[in-house]
Amino acid sequence: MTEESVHTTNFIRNIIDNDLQNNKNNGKVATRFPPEPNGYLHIGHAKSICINFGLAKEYQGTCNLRFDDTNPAKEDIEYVESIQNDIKWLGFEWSNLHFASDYFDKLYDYAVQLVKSGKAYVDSLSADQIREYRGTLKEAGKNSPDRDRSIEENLDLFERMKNGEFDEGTYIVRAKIDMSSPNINMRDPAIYRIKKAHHHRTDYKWSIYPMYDYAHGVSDAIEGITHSICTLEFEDHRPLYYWFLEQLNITTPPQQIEFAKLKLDYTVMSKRTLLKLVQEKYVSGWDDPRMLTIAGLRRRGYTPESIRNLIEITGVSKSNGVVEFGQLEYCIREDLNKKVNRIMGILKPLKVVITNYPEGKTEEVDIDNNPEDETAGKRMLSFSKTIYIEQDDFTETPPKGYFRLAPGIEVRLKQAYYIKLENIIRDENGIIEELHCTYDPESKGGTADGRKIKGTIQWVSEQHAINAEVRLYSSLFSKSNPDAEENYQDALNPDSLIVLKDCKLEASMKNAEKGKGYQFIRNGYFCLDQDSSENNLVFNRTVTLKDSWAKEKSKSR
RNA sequence: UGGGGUGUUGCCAAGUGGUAAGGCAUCGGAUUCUGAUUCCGACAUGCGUAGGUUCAAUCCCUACCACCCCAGCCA
Repeated sequence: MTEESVHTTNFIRNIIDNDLQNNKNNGKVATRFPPEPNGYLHIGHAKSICINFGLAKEYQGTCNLRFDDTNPAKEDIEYVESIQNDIKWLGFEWSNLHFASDYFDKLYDYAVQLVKSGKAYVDSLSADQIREYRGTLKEAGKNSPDRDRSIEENLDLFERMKNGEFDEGTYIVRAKIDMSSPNINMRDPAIYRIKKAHHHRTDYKWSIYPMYDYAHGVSDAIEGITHSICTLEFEDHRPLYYWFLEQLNITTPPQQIEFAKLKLDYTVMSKRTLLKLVQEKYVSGWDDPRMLTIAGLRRRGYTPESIRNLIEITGVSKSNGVVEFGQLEYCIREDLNKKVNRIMGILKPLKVVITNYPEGKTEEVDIDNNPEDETAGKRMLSFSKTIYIEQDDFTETPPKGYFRLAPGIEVRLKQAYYIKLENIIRDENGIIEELHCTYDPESKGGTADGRKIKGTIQWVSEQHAINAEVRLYSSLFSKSNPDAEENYQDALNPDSLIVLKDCKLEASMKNAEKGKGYQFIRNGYFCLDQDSSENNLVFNRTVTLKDSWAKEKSKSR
């Protein structure tokens, strides 16, 4: 059973199934993903990507990548590159790569056609005046004095706008629809504005640029898109989308379908806020592992599969919901659990000397790379007299139900020996420096007579260990709905990044590979960070393991 | 009565005139050399509210309520 075949249905699939049954569009499905190259893609975009590319794949159709680059003031080549990179990383391929700017000539010709047929006019009202004339949500607008300008004059002015004869803001081309429409989008919306900016693809060729509402539908039609899928806020634009295509005599227009954006609690999704986080240095960049950008998630250690799965299991609908962050964590744990090797890693080391173990002796024990994957094989681990264990795996005062190392509680060192506490060594301030333990030589490999040892803990041999820096992340925000705060800074979690400098890892981790995940046994999933170097290994914690003991403890508190 | 949407369990989400899928979370229990994983079991007499139609309504009708979106020469 493949990942794709276990989905539940949703309203878009129902629409397509129905279209196919009626042989609409000759049984073709053609979608597109239309990002504006003005920022990095985030997990919300991933939903749109999965829907559009996913549907095309499911129905043996096509999905184009089309950059909606109609506003040169905001767009940049850096973003067109990162966007392509992220889509590929997510595991999708576009059928064709397009830019709305490739259609500028056609778009202009179509606009001339609208002017010629009296469906558009050149307005000399200022932006402020246009706003006044537009009316309000409850009151109708009124016609611009220029609404009845002659076609000849409109044509002449439009031409001269194109030729760069006028300053920005002096003229604008508007569709002639209905200033009293209850739908504000139909009150003579702008279709071309003067903008004398450098465009990343057309350079300075144009001094006018089409508006989204006009360019988008026409671009869809040019590409033969059958299902134009967008988010809910464009529902009000749908009549306008069809109006343009109708005026241009496009008889089989794409169908616009709107779905609810992905929202996750404890996060922000708006590009505006993400950009602020970057600019105001609350994060290290667009790819900070705490950012829910695709780049950030990738650096954090999330896999494409886990992100695709999140989108699949949370579904597609028209109701505005908020998905719990735990759902995302479930997806990444589920994926990494079956794919990733287990290694010994100690985050907060506590030195343990095994007093009855021979001085200078080293022996090898074997361990499964991944018990969930029989093909993953085994490897050897070095054991010796002095080891590190996790500080959290020892306590002098064990609470009820505790079965880690403590006075009177014997534990198993995973794959090695049973040990029990003999002595606690402290410094002059009474702080624990190290533990003296004894081991049972009969328990090599982790088994001996019939004794029931409940606790098994990870360890690493002092002389064989390597040092590493580990970055522990938690949610960037401490408020479940940061957008509800007046100021997003008020919702920031001061402990979203904790850096541990003296972590001890098993020796094999000096060969850790970037882009690969590891389970540090009992600690969570980690990956090598790009900041890592040979002399300073740096790991990111992708996600913790589920920890029912921690839950138990917090309950009793 | 400005227009457009949405309301199904803590969260996401199918469903449809015939008596509420699934996933996450949660809670039990089993297995376990990761208090992980895995496995079993529990988890909406109820589908925003109130009426109505019907043998039968979450699904149809009416009214109401709540929430989201829209007044960029942004997308």
